Parts: sequence; structure tokens; C-alpha cells
Amino acid sequence: MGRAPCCEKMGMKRGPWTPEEDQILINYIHLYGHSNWRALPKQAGLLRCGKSCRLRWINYLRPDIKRGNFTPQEEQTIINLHEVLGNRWSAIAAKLPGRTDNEIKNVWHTHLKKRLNKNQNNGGDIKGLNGSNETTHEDKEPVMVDTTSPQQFSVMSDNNKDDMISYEDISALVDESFWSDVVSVDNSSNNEKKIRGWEGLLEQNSKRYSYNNSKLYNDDMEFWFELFTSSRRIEAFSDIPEF
DNA sequence: AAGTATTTCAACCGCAAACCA
DNA sequence: TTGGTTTGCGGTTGAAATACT
Repeated sequence: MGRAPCCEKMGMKRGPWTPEEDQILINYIHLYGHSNWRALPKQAGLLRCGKSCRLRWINYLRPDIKRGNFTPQEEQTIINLHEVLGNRWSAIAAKLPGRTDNEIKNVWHTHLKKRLNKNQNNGGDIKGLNGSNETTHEDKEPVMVDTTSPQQFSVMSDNNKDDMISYEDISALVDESFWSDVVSVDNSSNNEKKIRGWEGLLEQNSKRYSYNNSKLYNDDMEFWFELFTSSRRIEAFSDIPEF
């Protein structure tokens, strides 16, 4: 077989973590942080390699981990982002607060990929992840952003969740026509108008809402990326093959 | 009830990038 | 600039749980 695993080679413990080990790791990180993963297990008194500790913390023990099943909105977000980013799980995870790259990767391989393949075989598109793929009208319709979706997308820095605003918040700022009009690349002057209108609305409402407006301008590429990927399919991306 | 197949998901591995002396 | 070390990422594995016969 292949070469011996590094942990075993060093006499380190492998396999599932016990509650006691979890507690030791949690206590240590709460007290001292995790500035050096390699040194951490030795200092904490764990017979694990640093890599294993890091993984356990990142994927399971972190206090901000959101546990439980993925919502249909989260699943849809993963699919949208996967269309754009491919297998860049950590990048996808960065857009889903509380979810880890490992978890997203697992969900993709166990649920979403299969479901998309099934839908493809049935001649359907990527909609209908709630188990409802019976929609008949959207095959030829230009895709619009669904403002009724409670999908949460964030305009935030990775390390400041307080900056987060929800999709509903964004929706509340925008009049109906913004969303119902299809954004397409070959209509750029119209889009510019819409974007200016959007910015104006944001500015008008910046006092009313608590998010940091300047963040939107500083990270505007990120912002528009978020906006685009929140839609199931934008015409500009129509050349991307569907699953 | 028992045996087998399939699915799920936590954990591991190896590689590459980032960091530092 | 270089070489060693650490960290982060994506792919893969395998034990446990669940479904099926």
C-alpha cells in the first residue's frame, strides 16, 4: 500500500475524536488560541497531529458552526456558486456563514450532484431542489432573480458577521422593476441606469439600515459577484453548461 | 431476523501556497 | 534567493448508519 500516514508514524492517535479530546481542544483554544497548530497538540496534551486538531476545530468544534441539514436556499446557493467557482469549496464556504468546505463538499457529492444529474436526465434544469421539479414554464424564459426567495446572501467581510445583511434586506431596498427586468450584457446602458438607481437607493437607505455602506463600494466586485450568483442563471452566464 | 448493498460524513492524505529566517 | 516549516485546500477513504432483499 501507500506510504505510512504521518500521524501513525509519529505514534499519534487517529480516527474519530472522543468527547474528552474535543473538550481538551476547546478548552485549550479558548485559553490560548491557535496560533501554531503544529505545536498545539503537544501543548494541550493531545496525542493528535496538528493537522488533525485543526481539521477537528474548523469542521466541528468552532462555535460558529451551523449544524443540521442544509436548507433548500443554501443548496441552491451552493449550486449557483459551483457553476461559477467549480470545486473551490473553501470559496463557496466563505459565502455560506457557518458552513464548512468539507460539509459543502460532502453535500455536493452525496446530494446535489446526484440530484442535478437526475434532473438533467429528466430534461429538467437546476431548479426544483426542494423536490419540486415540476415547473414547466421556465425552460425558455429568461431567468430573473427571485425576490421571494429567502436566500441569504451576505455583503460582509469574512471576519465581521455584523456587516451581514440578508437577501430580504437587499430586496427591501429595491423596487420591483429592478428585479423583474432581465440584466443582460448587451444592454449595458440600461444596466448602468439600473445600477445607478440601485446605488442611489442604497445611499438613501444607508441611514436606515445598519450595514456598512462603504463596504459595498470597497468590495464592489465581490458585491456584484454575490448579486449575480444569487440568481439561478443569468443570461451572461448562459454559455456555462448546465448539469 | 439476518445478510448484503448503499449512503453518509468525519477524518485523513498529499500537494501547493504562504510564511519566515 | 533559498530552503525549511506551517497552513490551507481539494480529493479520497472507510466506518457507521440506513435501506433493501
